[in-house]
Amino acid sequence: MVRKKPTLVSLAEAIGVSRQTVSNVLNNPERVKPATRERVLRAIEESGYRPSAAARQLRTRRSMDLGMRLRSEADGINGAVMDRFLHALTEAAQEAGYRLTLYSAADDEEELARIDDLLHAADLDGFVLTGSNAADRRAAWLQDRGVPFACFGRPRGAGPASAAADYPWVDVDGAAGTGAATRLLLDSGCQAVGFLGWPPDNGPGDDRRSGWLQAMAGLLPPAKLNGLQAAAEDTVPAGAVAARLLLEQGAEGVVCASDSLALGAFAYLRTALPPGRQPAVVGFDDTPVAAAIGLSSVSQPITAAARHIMAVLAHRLSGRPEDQGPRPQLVLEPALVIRTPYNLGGRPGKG
Amino acid sequence: MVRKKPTLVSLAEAIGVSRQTVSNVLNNPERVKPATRERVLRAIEESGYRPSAAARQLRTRRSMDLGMRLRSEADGINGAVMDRFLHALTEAAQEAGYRLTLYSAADDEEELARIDDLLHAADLDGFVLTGSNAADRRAAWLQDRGVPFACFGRPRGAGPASAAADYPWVDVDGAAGTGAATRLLLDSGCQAVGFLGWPPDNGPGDDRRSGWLQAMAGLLPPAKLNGLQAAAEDTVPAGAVAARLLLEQGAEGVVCASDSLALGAFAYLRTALPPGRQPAVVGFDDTPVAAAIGLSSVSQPITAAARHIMAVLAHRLSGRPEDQGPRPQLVLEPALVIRTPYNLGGRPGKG
DNA sequence: TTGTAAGCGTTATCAC
DNA sequence: GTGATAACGCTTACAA
Repeated sequence: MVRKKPTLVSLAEAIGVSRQTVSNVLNNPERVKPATRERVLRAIEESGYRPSAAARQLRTRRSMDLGMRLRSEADGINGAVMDRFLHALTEAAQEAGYRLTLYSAADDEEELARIDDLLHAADLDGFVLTGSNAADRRAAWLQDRGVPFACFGRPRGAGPASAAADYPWVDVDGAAGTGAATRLLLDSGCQAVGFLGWPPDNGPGDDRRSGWLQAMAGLLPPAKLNGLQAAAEDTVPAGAVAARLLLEQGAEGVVCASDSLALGAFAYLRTALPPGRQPAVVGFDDTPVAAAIGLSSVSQPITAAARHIMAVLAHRLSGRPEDQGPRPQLVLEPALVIRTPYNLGGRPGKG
Repeated sequence: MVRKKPTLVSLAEAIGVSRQTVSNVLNNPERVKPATRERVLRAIEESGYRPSAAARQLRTRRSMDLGMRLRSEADGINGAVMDRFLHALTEAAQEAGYRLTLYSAADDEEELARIDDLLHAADLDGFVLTGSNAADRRAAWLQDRGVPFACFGRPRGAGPASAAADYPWVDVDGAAGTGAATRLLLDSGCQAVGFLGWPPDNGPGDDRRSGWLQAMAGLLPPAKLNGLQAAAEDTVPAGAVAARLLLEQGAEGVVCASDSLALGAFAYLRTALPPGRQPAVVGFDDTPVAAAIGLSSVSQPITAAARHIMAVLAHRLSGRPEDQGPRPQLVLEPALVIRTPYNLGGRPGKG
């Protein structure tokens, strides 16, 4: 036998207080006498009363609902990163008492239209932006309208854009990751560590390359170093092709901008190197693939990033002074996950 | 200069009609004179008016919001499937005018608590369930309360459970997929095709195994067939180990229950087979990994599944008679994606 | 066909 | 500290 869904009123008259004594217990507990408060709380507990989000939203114009675009990254293999981010964000939002609404859009322009919709129709309280790029109109659009948001990924790009970019964002220090990866290979005996990255003018890609360059600076003559970097589109076969180039240039190890590239490089080197010599390859993003084949990889602190983004957003939404909350701009350090390649059976004739 | 957010009232008096003429235009267009309707629609367009979801929800007790749990499948490599499902569902929901809210839960029990919350507090209209298993309480719980929902995955398990399972679900015919995969290998010259699957009593796993068994039935003596099946936990190394077993039993090709297993089998066979002979392995789920290494794989029609689930749910929510809508229970056929393994550089000494 | 009135459940403002 | 009154923006009878 299920009782009818209780409301503030029905609950109030059931225990003989007025409606906003109950409301106060929920929203301004200190205004209500402890004894009464206790009684009300017990009644709430027993009745299973839940405040109506709709009514609350109508009154307060806040929905306790956050929005995020689900991008259809065709890449897939690296999509795992956004997948983990979404997970972490869902949990963080839930813990903070917010709901998370998903939307999709073909491009940034369409995303703005969707945001506009959600803002006006559903009173979303804020948004999480991902994958911001140089020519990103979204941040400016949201700032103009005073819509709370936070970005996963620091603002990139040249010129005045970065000056205006004083909005909240969290990013991962890709350079530190590739730097550590490079040192790992150097320490393990490689002299010439190459870098296998993406074509230039890609924010995160350039960032990752720079970490390698910095770690190698001074160890090899610039001319040599130059030959040790290759760029390829983010696929496994392209990674294999580029790895061949690097090998020809004398690379003894390869730091990669992604696990896709690393998988290609790894597979190529495995067959190209003399039997018994394991390829020295490090990937980026620590995707399941890397774990699957036992590939060392730079692991982004995705969960921490999501939590921080949520914290920043929640603080903003709370209306408390900006300078008292969590740092609105934060660069997190990645971790290097070191693995030994699985021996998936060994080569024939090698025991 | 941004005008203040228009409401039904402000809009109505701006064009000199009553509030619910406007309301009628939106909800019962046929009740309003074409000329007036036109005028109202234009005003809506110009003012950028959007009905308030909160007010509407408060009045109608419908939120136009659907819920789905984001599972934290630790597997990762196969998580890509749910990722694609979520994408497709987000888009389908959006097209149908619904929003999609995400939640997370540690287990089914906690999920029910979350659903209860969302139901009472936020008036969610329906839910999409995934990964239903034999001892699934969730469907019964929702049915008891008359909450609309649809399941991705058919009800499994023995006994009366299946009899009561007359709720909407969509599933993919895994057996058809492995059957096709088996025939692919048979056609390509293999005589003894083995199956590398998961431990028994796993719904989808058993389904996939049965497809292979059916395709092989009669081609080999039962005793021999029995040796050609192996079970392993869903990881790459476990797949490699099991593949070795199958090879020893004389398997010339391997159909796998997942791409993780297939990747392991592929990697093992690649080194174990004589140079020049490509491993005959087929995976399942057509994940990015399979595409990455050029592995044939069974592709589930995820997008179609999501669309159908959305259609079923939308129909239910529309209140139209059950028997006029899309089929509430549907098994979709997977497709076999045939690939040739990339030659990632060839073996040394082989040109 | 259009307008009038009531109410959905909550919070804010103000008296008591 | 507590209780009445008035919105918030919309839909749905019902009356004109």
